[in-house]
Amino acid sequence: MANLPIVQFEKKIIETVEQNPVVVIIGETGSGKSTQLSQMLHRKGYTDSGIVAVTQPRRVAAVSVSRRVAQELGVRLGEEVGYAIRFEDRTSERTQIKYLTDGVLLRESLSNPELNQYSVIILDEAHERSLNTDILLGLMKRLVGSRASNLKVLITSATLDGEKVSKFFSDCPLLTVPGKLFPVEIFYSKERPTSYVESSLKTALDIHVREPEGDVLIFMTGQDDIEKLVLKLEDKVRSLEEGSCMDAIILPLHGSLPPEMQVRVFSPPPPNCRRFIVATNIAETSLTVDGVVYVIDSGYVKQRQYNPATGMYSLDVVQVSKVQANQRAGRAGRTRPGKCYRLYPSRVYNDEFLDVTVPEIQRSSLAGTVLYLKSLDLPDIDILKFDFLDPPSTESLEDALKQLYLIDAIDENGSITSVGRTMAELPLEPSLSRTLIEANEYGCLSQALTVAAMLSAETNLLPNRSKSNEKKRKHPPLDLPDGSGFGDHIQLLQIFECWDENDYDIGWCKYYDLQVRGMLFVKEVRKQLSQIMQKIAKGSSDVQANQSRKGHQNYRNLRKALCIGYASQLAERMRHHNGYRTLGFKSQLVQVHPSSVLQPDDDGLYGSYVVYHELISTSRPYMRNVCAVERQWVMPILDKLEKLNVSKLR
DNA sequence: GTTAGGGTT
Repeated sequence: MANLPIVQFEKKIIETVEQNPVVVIIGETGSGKSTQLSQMLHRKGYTDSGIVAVTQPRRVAAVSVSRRVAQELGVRLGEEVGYAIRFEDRTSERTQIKYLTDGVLLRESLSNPELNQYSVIILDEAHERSLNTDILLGLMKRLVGSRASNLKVLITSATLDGEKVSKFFSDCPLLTVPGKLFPVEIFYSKERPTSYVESSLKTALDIHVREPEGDVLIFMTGQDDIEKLVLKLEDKVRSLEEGSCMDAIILPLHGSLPPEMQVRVFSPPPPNCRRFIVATNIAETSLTVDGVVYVIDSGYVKQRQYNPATGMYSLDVVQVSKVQANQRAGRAGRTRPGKCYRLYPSRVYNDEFLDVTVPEIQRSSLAGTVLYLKSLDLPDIDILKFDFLDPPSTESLEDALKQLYLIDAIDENGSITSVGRTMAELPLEPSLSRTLIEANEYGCLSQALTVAAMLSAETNLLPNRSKSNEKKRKHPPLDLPDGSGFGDHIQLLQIFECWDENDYDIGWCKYYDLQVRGMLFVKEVRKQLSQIMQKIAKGSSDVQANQSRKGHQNYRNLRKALCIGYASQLAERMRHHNGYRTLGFKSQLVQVHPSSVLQPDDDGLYGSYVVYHELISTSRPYMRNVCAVERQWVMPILDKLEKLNVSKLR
């Protein structure tokens, strides 16, 4: 701890904090900011009048950093030093330093807008610009001016955007703390390669043959490319190995890899052996691999974007930002001087790369965010003028307002309704929280809880359909429930009910190729949602997962509740074919996703109306996760849509 | 007739 660079700056940092309500700290990698800032403030006595909070964008970081600080202070985790993440609060009356995810802090500010228990709030890793951090930045700006008791705010960021954050907080002071990285030599390509898989392959082999020992970390965009490159590398390395150079181990690393495969990168290689780790941006911030000396950066990353004009998401391969490229390069300098090979010219880095990653708030649907802000009841708030560091477009905010209006969360004047207030208490997308409230009225809350929980984990449930996995299957695809023809929401419900019938057996999940991690997560979400709904519905007891199964049923009430909740995600079938058009504000032609279990009728046609969970544009525009609904439920929504006047919703 | 970057309440 004593040799962390930040320790020398303690006096300066404390002085600056004493004299200013907000301070921006540029803390480079390895500066020790995450563990030391809170302790400095504690030493100065800031924990006498309240708690020092440190937010993190990720759960694992909140846990691991707090553990470290507890250790350094020689206290038991959960007492003077603790953490709070979803499903787990390890703090006590005695807690003085609290690490928490930014999402948890947002939840807390819902019930206590002044956050009075905190004397200091440190927003760590603000340069990552997560949706939640961006909301917090806006809230902090209001709070430092308005809170009765004294509040200090510290924001840690990266070199390239520190100025901007400082400017946002009325030109507050900006301190730079050096990191503890070894120098990393950067090599640029002469031009962009036609294939970055091939180019990575060539660069990796060059390193293997010419450079001294040290692991190689290669940044690719996704699972597909990773698997391709791993195969090619294995092939080439095998043909090299006839004594000419050291051994090699090649490891893929991405988010959909089972945890036991992910942790393989943490075990050190045998002697005289080089590891090649072929990774997504998971290795940029979430996982740190020791022993890396060489980095190969493709310069690309996959990013999910939302288009408010169409309501459609797409997953695009885009160029990384300068901050990301530097973060990637820095991964080579953790243990000794390293080298970074950028598969693009310096001109591209300088002229084409953005300084900072486009913040998530400008790439997401904002219905949840806007509902959250409305529910805070901030005085004289105009959502369209909320002071964001990087404001989302008016179009995106209006899209959110329209969605909220259609599901009764705000009235025609844009004021939050009592339904909207209840919705904001649920940790769900607005469409699903609206569904729960309606389901409670119709006596099918238990089913809706399951559907909402399943959809909260959806991408982590079903197995990965990559080609290599296809071959690994021990048995042919098994018969999971089929949604009784009504579609994917009903299927998700039925799957969970089966699991419940099998006493939540892990073996059952494995047998059906369902991701165990995902299913356990669903169970926890469902429990949390049940508790909140029981509080809201004052003793409603219809929350048992096994309550509803009574032979054949048509799930009518549940589908009706879904129709109300997804009022802004409705589609009508075209008269003569099986395509649909969305009934939102701008009509889109879309198809039911081929993976859907929705079944056509005897004439081979789908039902006239469906609601969908999301629109995703891949090879074509698709509706993912659809549920058949009835015309008579749709009509009132269409009436409401006609009366809609966006300009009044502001 | 098909998608999977990373997070979070």
